[in-house]
Amino acid sequence: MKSVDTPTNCMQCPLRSSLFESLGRKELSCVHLNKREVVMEPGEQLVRSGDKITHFLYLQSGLLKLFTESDSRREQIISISRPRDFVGLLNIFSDTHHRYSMSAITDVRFCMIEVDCIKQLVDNNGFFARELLKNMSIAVDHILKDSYNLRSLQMHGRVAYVLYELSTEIFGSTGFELPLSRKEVGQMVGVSTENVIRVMSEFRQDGIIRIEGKKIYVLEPERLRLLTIRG
Amino acid sequence: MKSVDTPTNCMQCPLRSSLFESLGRKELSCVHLNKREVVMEPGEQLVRSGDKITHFLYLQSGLLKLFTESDSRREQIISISRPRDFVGLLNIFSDTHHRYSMSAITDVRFCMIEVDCIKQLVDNNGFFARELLKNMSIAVDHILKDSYNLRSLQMHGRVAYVLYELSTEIFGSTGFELPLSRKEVGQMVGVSTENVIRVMSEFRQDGIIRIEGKKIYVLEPERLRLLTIRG
DNA sequence: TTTGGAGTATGATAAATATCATATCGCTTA
DNA sequence: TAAGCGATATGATATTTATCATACTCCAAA
Repeated sequence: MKSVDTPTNCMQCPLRSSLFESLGRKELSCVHLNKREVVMEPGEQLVRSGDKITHFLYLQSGLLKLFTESDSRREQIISISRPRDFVGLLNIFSDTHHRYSMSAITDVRFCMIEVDCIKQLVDNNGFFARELLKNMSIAVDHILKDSYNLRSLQMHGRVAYVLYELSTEIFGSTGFELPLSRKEVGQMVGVSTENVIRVMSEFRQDGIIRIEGKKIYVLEPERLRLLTIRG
Repeated sequence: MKSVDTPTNCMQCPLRSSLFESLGRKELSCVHLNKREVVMEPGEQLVRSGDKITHFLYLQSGLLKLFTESDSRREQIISISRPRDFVGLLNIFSDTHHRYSMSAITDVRFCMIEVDCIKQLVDNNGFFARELLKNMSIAVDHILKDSYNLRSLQMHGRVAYVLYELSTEIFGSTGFELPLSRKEVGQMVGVSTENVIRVMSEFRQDGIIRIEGKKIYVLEPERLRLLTIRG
């Protein structure tokens, strides 16, 4: 983890979340003064479950994974955070310590705002609070939707689900560099590494995707989509 | 659904949530004037997914289930709401329509407070907003914890998990009346009805539980607990 | 009282998936 | 350059679980 030399001015941050629209000049400058801006490399871990929650994280660029690590064999990935997400927002108001671990999947850049600063904003600015509730609500919806969609699918559908979401929601393109290993895909959807590999090979043989090293090209998005709903 | 004849006065409600501690006399009386108090019988459905969200629900007594009903064969139970829970809190700030359906499992009694009233409280009272965030956070934690614990277990562990949670968290007793059918237990944890029955029979044969009609007695809580962590 | 249906129960079988074994590829490090 | 390691790949086998079939029980409606 490395602090950025020339941090962005929050007042004119191009990535500024709608969350901060409700803040006045004074409040925003408080955020600006209480934040750090940081970059990390792929694989670096920024939070270990059990760590004290000190900062509120706003992801500017790159991808992070939230995961459990009770047992390395059974590591499970809870969700992937994307640019403009508030990472780990879910439990900063109910816990003092992080419940999940976080690692950088790609190069990432994010802001760290002190939790107390955020809590003060909530207390003093109802509109901000409501935006935060909304934001949290959306994050939860997303995790629950994935969780319950996946539960009704078997392995082909599950692997298809990951590939389809990466293509449509994360990268917005039929061709992209797979940021996850086969093992990590398996940890996201509850399928063994070998079977993730097998299923991806089948998709390749069936002409649904093309695999070139780390690059994935979705050749038949519609077939992939159908797999995510019918299994 | 039947309105209660003599609704409780919010100002002296014995079940009043900590959420409302931060409200002044005036705000609380606003809640009181904008609420209905309602009872329902087991099996009655109070929300169908897709319905407009009009009220904020506070469960006074009984149990409710939140579930998806895309396909009756694949109905999944998301969570069980308990007394003092804010039911369906998760998406009232991000959606205009309910995402999940809700039914009464037992006889239930709850308050319905207009959503606009709650939103106003959030806007005007930062402490209330923060309590709400905390409440929501806890609800989410619970759902996620269950979801990810269950995923690492296979069927014996999953069934044990439900029985153990009912015993320790919902009823706080080793003997209780099972409020769910075997089918519903299966829909909670992703196991077929037949296998739920089979596993419960095995637990009975192994002396872990005793089954007397709808009554379940947990004879060996520790063995049940071990099953929920080691599978 | 009978009857039908849903819930519970148990065995047999089929399907899905994990696990084990082995091989290859690409990359880093000695 | 070689050695070693982790990721990918594929086949064979074992395990887990769903599904199908068949009873039995209990309760509510005819």
